[in-house]
Amino acid sequence: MKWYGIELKGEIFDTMLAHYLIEPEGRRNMDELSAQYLQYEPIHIEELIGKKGKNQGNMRDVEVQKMREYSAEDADITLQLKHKFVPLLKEKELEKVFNEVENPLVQVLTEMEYEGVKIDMAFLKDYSVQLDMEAKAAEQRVFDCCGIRFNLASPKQLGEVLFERLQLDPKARKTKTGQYATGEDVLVKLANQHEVANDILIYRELTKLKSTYVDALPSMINPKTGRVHTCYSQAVAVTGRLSSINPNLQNIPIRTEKGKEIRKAFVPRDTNHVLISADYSQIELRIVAAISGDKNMCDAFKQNKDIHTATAAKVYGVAENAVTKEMRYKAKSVNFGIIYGQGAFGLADNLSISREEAKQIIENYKKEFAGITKYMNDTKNFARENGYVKTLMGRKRWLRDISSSNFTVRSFAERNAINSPIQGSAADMIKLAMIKIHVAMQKEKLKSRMILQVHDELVFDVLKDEVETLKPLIVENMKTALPLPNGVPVEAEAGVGINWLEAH
DNA sequence: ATAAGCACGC
DNA sequence: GACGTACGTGCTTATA
Repeated sequence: MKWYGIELKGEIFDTMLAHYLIEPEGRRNMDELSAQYLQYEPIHIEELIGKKGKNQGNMRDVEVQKMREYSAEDADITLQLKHKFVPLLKEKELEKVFNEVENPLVQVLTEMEYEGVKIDMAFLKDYSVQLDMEAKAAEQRVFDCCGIRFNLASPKQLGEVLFERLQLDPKARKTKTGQYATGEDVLVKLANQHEVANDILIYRELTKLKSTYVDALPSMINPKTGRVHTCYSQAVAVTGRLSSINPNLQNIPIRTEKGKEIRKAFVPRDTNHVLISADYSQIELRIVAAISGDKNMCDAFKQNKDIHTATAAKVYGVAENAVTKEMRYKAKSVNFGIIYGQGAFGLADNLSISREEAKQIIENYKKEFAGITKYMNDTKNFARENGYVKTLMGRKRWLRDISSSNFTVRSFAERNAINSPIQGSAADMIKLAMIKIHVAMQKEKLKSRMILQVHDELVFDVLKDEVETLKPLIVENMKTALPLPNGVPVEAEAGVGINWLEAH
């Protein structure tokens, strides 16, 4: 666990983590941290170990080992920092989340990173060739259409071709730097009018897949283990989620057909193993229901209803069997917007409906789900009075802008106030589940391993003989890791397959 | 090196 | 009346 995660008296006390919980908006590196709390001269350990430049491999045990070479002095600093942080964690009421969630999770993550995941390199190499051909074809069609060759990967050049040479939109939107905007939303609108936009979108999708995933992943395979070893950060995302880098395995494509192919390259270690993927169902909305206590939403979950259909029925005032696809789709978007604190304008834009219709939908929603509105107001008031909001496990997010006189700045803080307890409590829950599952797997002496976490999903590399034991163990622990208030049930499902796509 | 624009996930 | 959906990582281009 990085260099500062040195074992002390049989436990791991991560000083960075402790500091992060205390001041999540004041992230620092260890040099500054020790200097600040201990009034030491910063020791610039990263230069000492030559961590500048590419950080290949990324296995915590390798890092820890490198660190141990310098550990006499460092351990002393870490121990002193521990003495500084223990009373601070108590004073700020963060002992629970630190002792029950973050600290025990360190070991789980260390083993997941060490374990890594097997990648089917041959599959990706073949796929790379295919994507390259298709991308080149799309690129050629764009050039033919525009009557000029240019660098299609350059948004600047593309904007000039589309809006100056071809004059596709006289009132084309510009970015804050004065370039023409050529993002997906712009191109989709343009696609009705000119087929070139479609080919650009195809080109963008294919080159994204190729450069970020299909070509990158094989190059990240550790030569010693033959697997990729991501690095999870516990002290980066302000809400308490994990983040993943080198490679980021939390943003592997799934939405499009060509994208989800990439998941076929994530495979078990050998033919005696399979992958199990287990994920929470609608976890963030369940948490909204539970912490707001809204009667209608809690009831919908208790009765195991499809939440978007139930929402649509309430908002449109019809029976659930009279809910159309259109109505469900709009209700789904409203639910999504609730989680992020979206207003009527955003909803209208998102659904391409009139602001009048959006306003009506939101009014109905507020009436039918009065508890949600109350939660939002209560949360904003709590944040204004206390300067922070907190999750079910007591994780805090400080919101220094919550009383800003600047509308934009304050609104942003208010959306954070609403969203953070939801996203953060979901993070608490899956982290607790990971710890419980890890402990149970150790106790049963299972040979299978937890290998990935993607916010509401866990992936395991599983010995075939252990599938029947492990599957219920995973699901049961996920469901019970953090019981929700107001009797809102938690649901989790698991799938088995010979690759990640099949298991999911 | 760093910023901008874009696109992938939940 | 403003603003205009939360949290991340990483690619390529363009500029310094």
